[in-house]
Amino acid sequence: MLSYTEENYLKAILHQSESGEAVREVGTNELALSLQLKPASVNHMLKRLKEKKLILNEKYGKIRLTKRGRIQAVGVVRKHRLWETFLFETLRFSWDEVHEVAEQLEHIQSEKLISRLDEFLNYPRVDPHGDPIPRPDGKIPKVSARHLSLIETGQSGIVVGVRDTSSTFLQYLENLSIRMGTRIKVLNRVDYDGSVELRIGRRTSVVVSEKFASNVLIG
Amino acid sequence: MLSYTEENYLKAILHQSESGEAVREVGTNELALSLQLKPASVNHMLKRLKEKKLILNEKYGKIRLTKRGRIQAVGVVRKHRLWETFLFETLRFSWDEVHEVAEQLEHIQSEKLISRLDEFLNYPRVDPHGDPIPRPDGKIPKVSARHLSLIETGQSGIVVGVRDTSSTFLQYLENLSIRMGTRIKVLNRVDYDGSVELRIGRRTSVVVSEKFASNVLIG
DNA sequence: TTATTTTGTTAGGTTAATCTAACTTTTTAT
DNA sequence: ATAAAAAGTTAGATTAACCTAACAAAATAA
Ligand SMILES: [Mn+2]
Ligand SMILES: [Mn+2]
Ligand SMILES: [Mn+2]
Ligand SMILES: [Mn+2]
Repeated sequence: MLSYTEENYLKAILHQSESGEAVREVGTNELALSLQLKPASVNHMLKRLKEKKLILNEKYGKIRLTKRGRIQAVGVVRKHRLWETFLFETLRFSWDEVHEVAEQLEHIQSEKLISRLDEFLNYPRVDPHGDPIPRPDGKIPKVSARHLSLIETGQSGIVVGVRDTSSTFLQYLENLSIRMGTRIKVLNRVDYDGSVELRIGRRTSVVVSEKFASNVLIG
Repeated sequence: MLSYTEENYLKAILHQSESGEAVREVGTNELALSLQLKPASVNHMLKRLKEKKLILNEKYGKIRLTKRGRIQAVGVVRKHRLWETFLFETLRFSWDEVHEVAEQLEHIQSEKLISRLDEFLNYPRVDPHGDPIPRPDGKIPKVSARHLSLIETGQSGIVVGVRDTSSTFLQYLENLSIRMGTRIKVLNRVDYDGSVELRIGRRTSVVVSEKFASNVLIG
């Protein structure tokens, strides 16, 4: 059985190595940054994870999850996203509140709890941020979606997710009345810096940065 | 903010000191036994709890919760019992499965989570074992109930709780088809050892020990 | 290709929470 | 009133997870 801490490391490795499209290799410093720890601490833990055959890592080399490690990590992500869905759907938490609590709940150890929760929620495919919820067998459903920053001028679509879960971002969305299912049309794009002008629902237009647009998923 | 471990100690002190009717004082060894730890470990932690003004304890003396300590302990019990109710009512866990998982869930830190859970469950007054769920202000509703072992011969009543939450006990209940709300009539009592003959629901009679009977609450 | 920067490792410490073994104080029984 | 038993304490170790500071290797730039 893995400790709370080990689970957090594995999840961080998974997220770093599978963020974006391709499968990247992860380094000690990078991991330390994402876990808000010092490289020395991470280095120490990596040894333990290697001994437990959860990761592959040669001295001065990059980190990869073993099959076993990936299964564990995906399991934590599954729990995290199911709990987020529960908090959002059942307990009516707002979009930007679910993550912090799910960060704790994801470590509860009970197979039955998770399978019953999944059943209770009616086997959701995505969490409140639009991220896919891994199945019990570890398969992660494909969620087809494009970044808002890549939608052509004049086209529109429905918000199906976000790529940033920080509360500043989510609160900004809230202020703009953008949520899951909101229809957005790209009215215009500024070549200079990639800013885009949007119509949100049927409201008047707003301009947002490319950074912002690249964190909104349209499906 | 208290650690997982500190919360478990406070809860154990609360349970030991307020088990049964009167308010008893608790000792180091007793506490060690109930937490499945060694007295030396408990002794060490008691110092920290005292420093944090959560308990009162003089050298070689007994342990009592301070006001602050009791509030914390009751808070943990509230969370434990709300989660047990959730597992039982919402996720259809069985009577004897809820405790173990609630033991973990009780440590999740989020005021909002608990108040929303309470609301979702429609403000239950008792948990699946018939134990009262403390209110947010720390008040514990009185649940009027008598031990089955004290019911007079010929009388009957409804099961409203249990005093033992071990899984051997709860599984025995399950086997006897005794659950919350079951009607039980005391048909006969053996003077020699306090064993009682019961009719459970409208089924034929069974004989149970006094020990067993003293752990079933009739209201 | 050498110097600089970035990345990763090692050594040595700290804190929380546990343990065993030895000791002291208090309580209970004779 | 003493001896034995029970209850509680202390000392010293261990383990997981973190830290800082110093160092070594690898990657990058001049
Ligand atoms: Mn976490
Ligand atoms: Mn999410
Ligand atoms: Mn617990
Ligand atoms: Mn209970």
